[in-house]
Parts: sequence; C-alpha cells; structure tokens
Amino acid sequence: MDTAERLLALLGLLQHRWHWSADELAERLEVTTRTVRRDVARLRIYGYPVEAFAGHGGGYQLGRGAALPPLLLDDDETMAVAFGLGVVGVAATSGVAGVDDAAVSALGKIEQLLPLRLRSRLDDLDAATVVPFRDQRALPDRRIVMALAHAVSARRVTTFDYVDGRSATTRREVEPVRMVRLGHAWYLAAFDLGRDDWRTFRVDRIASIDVSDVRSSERSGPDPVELVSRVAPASAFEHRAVVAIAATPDEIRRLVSTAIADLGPGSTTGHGTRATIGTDDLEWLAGYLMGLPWPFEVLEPDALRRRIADRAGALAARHAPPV
Amino acid sequence: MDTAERLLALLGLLQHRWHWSADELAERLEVTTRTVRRDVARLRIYGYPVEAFAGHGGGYQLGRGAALPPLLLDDDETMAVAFGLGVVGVAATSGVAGVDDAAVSALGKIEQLLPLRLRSRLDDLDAATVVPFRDQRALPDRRIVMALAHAVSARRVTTFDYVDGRSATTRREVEPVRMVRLGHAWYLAAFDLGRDDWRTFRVDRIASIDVSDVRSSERSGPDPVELVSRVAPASAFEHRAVVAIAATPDEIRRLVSTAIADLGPGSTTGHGTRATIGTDDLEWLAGYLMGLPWPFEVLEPDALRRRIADRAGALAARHAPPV
DNA sequence: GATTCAACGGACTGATCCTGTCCGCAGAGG
DNA sequence: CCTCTGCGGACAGGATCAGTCCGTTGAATC
Repeated sequence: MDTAERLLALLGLLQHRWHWSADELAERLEVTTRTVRRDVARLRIYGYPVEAFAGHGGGYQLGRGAALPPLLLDDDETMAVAFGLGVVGVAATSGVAGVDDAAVSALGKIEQLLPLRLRSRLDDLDAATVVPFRDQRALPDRRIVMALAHAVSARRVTTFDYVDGRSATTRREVEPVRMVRLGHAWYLAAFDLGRDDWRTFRVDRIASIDVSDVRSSERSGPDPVELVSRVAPASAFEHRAVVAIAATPDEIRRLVSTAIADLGPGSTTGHGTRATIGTDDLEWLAGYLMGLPWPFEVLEPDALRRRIADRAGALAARHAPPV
Repeated sequence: MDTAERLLALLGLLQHRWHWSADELAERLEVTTRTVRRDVARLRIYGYPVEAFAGHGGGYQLGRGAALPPLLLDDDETMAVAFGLGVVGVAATSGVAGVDDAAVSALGKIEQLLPLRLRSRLDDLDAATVVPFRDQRALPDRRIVMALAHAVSARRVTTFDYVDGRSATTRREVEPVRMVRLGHAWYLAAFDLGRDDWRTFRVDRIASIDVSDVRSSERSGPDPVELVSRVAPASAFEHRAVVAIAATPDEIRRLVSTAIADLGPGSTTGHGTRATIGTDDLEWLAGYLMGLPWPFEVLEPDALRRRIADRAGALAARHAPPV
C-alpha cells in the first residue's frame, strides 16, 4: 500500500469509527506509529482537521474543517443518501430554490458512480416504498431522473418513449443538455436527433429510458432555461385549481412546498389566502387539501368542488354520532 | 502539491465535471500530462474505474466500480444530502428497516464533519421548510437527531432538557450510547450521570441540547435495544387510534409508512383493513387520515371520531352545490 | 502529586518513488 | 488518410518516504 492509498484509507478509517489510537491505525495500515503520525500531519496540511487526544484513552478523531472531506460511505449509508436525494429532488419536499437542483445534480453524480450491485438494491427500495402523499402522476420516477441527470452530465445520446400532450407515444433519440425545474415539474432540454431540432420534454412523461455509450456531439444551442420556459406552458398540467385557504401565506408556506402551490402576489383576501395549484390528478389534490390543517374552499374547478363535497359528505355521514 | 494531495484533487475534479482531457487536468494540477496518466493509472489500481476515450474530444471520466469512491460534494450538494437524510431518517418516509438507521448514522457522520458555515445554512433551510404532513409533535427536530447521532458516535457527555410523561421538565446530563427506533419514535439509550443509572429518552421530548467536549467514560451496560424495548411502552404515545380503512394492507403499505401505522396480523376484515396508529396530536391525525385516498372509519377514540365528523361536516357544508 | 499512557516531533539513513523528458504505438473521428 | 489524444516503456536525477531512536508534553488515573 503506497502513501496516497494509505492516506485515503486513513480518511476512511477516521470517518468509519469515532476514535482510533495510533497503534490501532498503525496495525490496520501496516505501518509504524511514526508513519501514522506523519500521515495525520499530512492530512492536516491538506486541510482536514484531525483532532488528537493524549493520555489514557487518547487517540485521533476527525473534526469539522473549512470544507467537507471526501465522504466515504458504506453500502447502507449510500442507500440512505441516494434514497434521501430522491425524496428531496424528485418528490420536491423542499420547495427551496436551489436545493432541488443540487439534489438532482448530486443524484446524477451518484448515478454515475453507483456500483451495479447497489443499483439493484436501490431499485428494490423504490419498489418497496412510496413517499406519502406525493402526486403519483406529476412526479417522475426517481430512476428516470437519475438516468437523465447522468445522461446530461456525461453527455450521452439517450433514447426514450415520450407521451405528448395528446397521449401519443413516440420513441425519441436525443442529446440531453440540461434539466430544469419549472413550477411543479421537471423538464428536460435536449436536441432531438429525429426531429433535428431543440425540444423540451416533461420528465414525468418519459419512460423506457436507455442511456447509450455514444457521447453527444458539440452543439451550441439556445439557453436551456429559456427554452423550457418558452415551451413549457404548452405542456402544462391538465387541471388548474384555485383554493381559498383560511391561513396566512407564511403559515401555508411552512407546510406546503412552493413546488406544489403558487400563492402569488396580492393573494391574501378577507377569507384567507388564494392558492393556485396545478395537477393532473384531481383525486390526489382532493386528498391533499383535506389533509391540510386549515379550513378551505375550492373556488374552481367545479369537478374538484364536487369531489370534496362527496368525500367530506361520506366521511361526515359515516362518523355521525349514533342517534 | 504532493502526490497524495494531487490524487485527491484528481478524484474531485473527475467527480466535478463529466469529462476532462489530460491537458486540462495537467494544467489544473500543475504537472505534465505524463504525470496525469500515471495518476490515473494509480487510481485504477486503487479500484476507481477511470474510463478513457481517445481521439477527438477524448478524455477521462469516472465510471462505476466495485465500491463508491470517496464522494466529494460541493456546498450545495452537501446541503441537499444532509437535508435529504434528515427527511428520510427523521421524518421516517422510508419505513424500510435499516434505511432509517443508516440515514441517521450518515447524519451523525456529516454532523461531525460539517463545516460551521454550512451548519448555519442547514439550520436556515430547516426553518424555511417543513416536510408536508409530518407529525410535528411525534417527530424530533433534525438538529436534535444530528446532535445526538454525533454525540453517540463521538461518545460525548451531553446535557439536555427532557420532558417526561408527566410534562415535568428536567435537565439531564448523560453519556449517550445508541439511538434506537421503536415503532413510531426514536429513543436514546444513555447513562444518566445525575441518576447514576441507565435511562432511555424519547428523542422528540429532548430540547436545548448541548454536546460537550468531555468524552464518555468506558462503561459496560445493558444492550441498548433491549433497554429501550423494555422501558419504551411506559412512555408511549398519548393517544392510540384504531381505524378501519377500505383498502388492502398492501395498498396501504404502499402509501403509509410502517413507522406510522401498525397494520398488525389478521387485521383484514370485511370492512377493509384495521390499522393502529399512535400519536400525540389528534388534530394532525385527523388531517392525515382525511388526506388518504380511501374511505375509512374511525373506531376509536371518540374524540378523533368527533373531530373527523366536524371537519368533514364543515367542508361538506361549504362545498355544497348552490340551491 | 506521582505514575502511566499516548501523542508529538526532531534527527538520521538508506531505500524508494516520483517527475519530467523523449519516444513510438494504438484507437477514434473527421 | 490525417490528426488528435490517450498509452506506456525507458531513463536519470532528485525529492520524499519509512523506520528507528529518543526526549518532551499533555491527560487521565490512582
């Protein structure tokens, strides 16, 4: 084991356990304690703060520094990180600008590096769990997002089935450029090789994805963000609901992701806050609203209004006190 | 820059961008391309699969190997990872045994390494967001969980305020040993220095935590898991609700975390599935149930039944079609 | 306060390895 | 077919590294 590898191993050991003595480290790394001390000194020079304690029960410990050291994760921790990133980036639980993007970019990074044996475990995990209350239709599959994030960063020609606004399915071959979150949904900006032009795709309408080994050609195109915001309204959500909620915008924002509801400016009225929500699935939205801790009234559409009335009526009838 | 540091930097560069040419790397690392090639070869010897492409537009790229290489995350990605782990471990969105534990253990690892400037950003992020529908009372603060996970792994004497079952608040000084998830809640197994005995604490009842620099003394004690499962029932949830849901157990499990509801064996009846749910907050549970996509009936307690009737009645009245 | 444990770091030596230079080879794209 | 780019052997000089030895310092325990 040479110097560099030993330093990497040392970083790993220090992250794996809270506390090591020089003797333990020396034994693990198969060197003398003098060398361990020198390696520790070197890590400190590189900027990783290794704390040392003398005396009985003394030893080494990694502390917080100026930057996060390279994270060495074991299999289970890798699963947890990948799963967590999927929840944040894909299910949009944060609603804070930037975090979702960072989550997806980190997902792409992991997708590129994830050993195959862990990939299948991650897929099993997905099959076994569903994030409560996520809009099953409008939110894309985490595997699709990961594959696309990877395709974008590795610049690979990618093929997939796409369902357009008129429910027509076509097989597309594209060169992905960038993923953009706009409002409630993720979009992919890409050069469509079949159409020989720039196109945007709603990620939740992509299926059967296949990332090839062929690298995209150099290509200068329009700004992906602009491309998406120009085209996206045409492929917006099927339904647009307006709801008056008996709570202040701040209260709502604390509980409802901005990726779900648009509170808009000047939305506060005498009856509370007016929220606009886009969705493809009214049934889901009905449940979502009923789960909120505030009274509300659906202003439009009527279909949603009726659905709320039905469900609430049925519940009320079933739970009425015995006469 | 010496060899080992350059290798670490090289790993970082390869993760940061999809694709680098030898010249670019050589310039960045301030060495000749020959040395870059040698460094790449060394990384491959260590087990990190660096892929190379010759010809026009050729270059280097990190591929998937046997194990995840040390992850070098930038600030934003670190935020996303920490936030995602918090969602999974703390808000219990997975419900799969092991993943929550791994998430909390990874959180502890990050807590130990997280630069201070990022810590405050993470706290801001927490303040700005709330995971929709999480049980505000029964689920602990992510910061508390992180601090405890760190205190456990670093074995630090820790003090905090604890609210016991009779709402009495006491300041405790403990040596934390392990965090255990049992049913719906996280528990901390620790040696209470004030009481001079082993105690368990519900993590969501811990506040004002302070992890000291003093390391715990060596101490052989009972098995933490056993300790928690022996004592925990005494500090269980305030309310226990039984609900009949018009869905199969499999359907329910797909949407509801097992950390929330216990479906129990033989729970399927003619009217659907009988679920047992523990909570401290009936109002929250009412909303949670109303958000589910299936009809249901509350069997007990009556207080919850009345609450459902009230809320559903009000909603139905408000959404009744105009006469 | 004495004792012990464990990290610290200087000095020295011989062996190792590392880097830059030079070069011909091989695979990919245009 | 030509060019671009990565590959890897050979070589020489010099930098670095590991082990050994040892006195010092700081903590914890008795």
